[in-house]
Amino acid sequence: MPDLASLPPVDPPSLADRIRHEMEYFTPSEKRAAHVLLSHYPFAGLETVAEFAARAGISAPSVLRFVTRLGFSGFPDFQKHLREELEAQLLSPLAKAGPLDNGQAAPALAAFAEATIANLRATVENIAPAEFNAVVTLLSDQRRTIHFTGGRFTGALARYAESHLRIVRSHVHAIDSQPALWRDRMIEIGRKDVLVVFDIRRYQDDSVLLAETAAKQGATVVLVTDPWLSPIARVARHVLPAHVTAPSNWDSSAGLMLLTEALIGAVTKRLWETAKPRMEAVERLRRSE
Amino acid sequence: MPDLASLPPVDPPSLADRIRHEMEYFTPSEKRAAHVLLSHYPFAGLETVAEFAARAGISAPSVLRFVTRLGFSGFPDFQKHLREELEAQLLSPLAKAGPLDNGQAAPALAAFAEATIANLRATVENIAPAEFNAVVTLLSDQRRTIHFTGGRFTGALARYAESHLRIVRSHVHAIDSQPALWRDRMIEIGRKDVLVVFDIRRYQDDSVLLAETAAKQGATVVLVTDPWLSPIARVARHVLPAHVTAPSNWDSSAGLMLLTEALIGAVTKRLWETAKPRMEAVERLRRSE
DNA sequence: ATTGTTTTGAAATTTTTGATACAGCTTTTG
DNA sequence: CAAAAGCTGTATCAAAAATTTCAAAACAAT
Repeated sequence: MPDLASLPPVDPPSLADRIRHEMEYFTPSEKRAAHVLLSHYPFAGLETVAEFAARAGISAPSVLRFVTRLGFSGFPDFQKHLREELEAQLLSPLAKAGPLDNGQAAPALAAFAEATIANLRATVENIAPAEFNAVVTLLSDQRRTIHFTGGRFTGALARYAESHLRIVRSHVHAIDSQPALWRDRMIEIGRKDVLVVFDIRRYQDDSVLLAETAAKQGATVVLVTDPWLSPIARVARHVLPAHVTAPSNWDSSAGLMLLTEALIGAVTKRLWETAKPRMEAVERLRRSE
Repeated sequence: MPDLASLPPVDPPSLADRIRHEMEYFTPSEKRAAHVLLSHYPFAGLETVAEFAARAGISAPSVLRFVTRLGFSGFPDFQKHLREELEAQLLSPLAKAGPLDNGQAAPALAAFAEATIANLRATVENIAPAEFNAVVTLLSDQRRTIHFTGGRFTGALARYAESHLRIVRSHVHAIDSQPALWRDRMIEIGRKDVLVVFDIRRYQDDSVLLAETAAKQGATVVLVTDPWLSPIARVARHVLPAHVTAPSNWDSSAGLMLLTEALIGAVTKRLWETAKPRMEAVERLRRSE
């Protein structure tokens, strides 16, 4: 298997290129279709057959023959290709935005960083401000008890969040997602509790069960997940999706980390009056150990 | 009155913006639809109702109710709007690749993201490629035993690294940095072992002691730290510094996360021959649970 | 001109798609 | 705790879309 990252960065020939090259072999009707498509590429092709035909001044069957001749099995197939091509084209400029490197950095690391940065941008742009703020408010409510949990991989993020927030305020816990370990804890979770779950694809049954149970008992569930949304979204009051695709066999959690840190930072700021003495006390304890 | 044409080229608020702002008023199902649409904007909306519904994990009628609520007369009307918006955006002088979309995102989150991205760039540029590659090689050596550890906050990163690498290869462990818990472990650590320590400022005495002890016994120490370098650097064979400053009362670990994920990704690629069957086995176990 | 070939569109057909009614369930409210 | 309001999915239906059929028109070659 060739290393994807090492392939030359050549854009695949778009359908438009092919059409231009084959133009000479088209029948007159097909040429009209081709010209209309190329002049509004690719949007003319995203309408219905009838609209496309009308725009080109030809009949629907001629349009169908045109796309068939291009090698598609039917009009929907043709449209699917256009959508995918458009999506790829629209996303790639982002990745190319600012080539990091000057040849210095390790290529694997540079590529990873580029992808991660693109993820962070996409993540920020897809978060609803109200949603983010609502979660900050929730986590800043000192009357509530906060629980963090995650799956096999994301459990580390839960722990990361907990290790910070527990210093800012009290009533903060991390829950291991193994059922055996949370079954007994569960009885005390109720209406005043907030459960923050980290769950990305290969959504973990344990986490889903945990969240569902908590929700059933009246807890407010906050979900931090990927754009495909963990099934927990069903019971979650608030959902914060982060992009996770990376040039690796693993998903990247950097976006989740960003959200976590931004949340913690915002809560710390909001609770600063009470957080400051707490943080100082912790510091004092550390030194006198 | 100013000439309309001379007004600043402000993009009309896209549908995506509106959705982000109205998110809080949506029903749970509508939120799922909204999140899926935003995370693949606008392509998720260009498919059929059924496909969109399946992608969002809701029913077709819920999708219809969603678009109706957005003010469209029906699904085709909605799609038409998406196409037109897309076309306008694509034709306009290439849209914003620059600073993150300000007005939309939660300001705290956007600021945090900007700082994090700057950190990642700075981190990548300050890593010596040879150093990075050497660590990859080290972690890919199946004859060695790998231990991950970290402090109060960075311990989560150690656990994150371990949870991935343990699937790729064997002889991978996480060590809690509390001395009581590693004292006994320490006796088995020797020349063939690799200790990867995460340690950023307020460098933790426990971690320093652990690293020094391991080094004294002949282990190879890899340090992932901040630019001010933990004292562990003196005993470390390899040092990977990451930038950590953020608009928060806390340091950001996103750079450490980037390095961790890049390392794991590179090791996974290098050991792919043996990692693949292991990962498949884990997958199979998960399913049959 | 006449025949054979290719191209084309009107109409019929089939498939897909969007829309609706309704009933079960959850959450909220009094 | 019961009633009301709201939300969501199943089943169904109507509309629209894509596709096929087929005969007429255009064209080319003799």
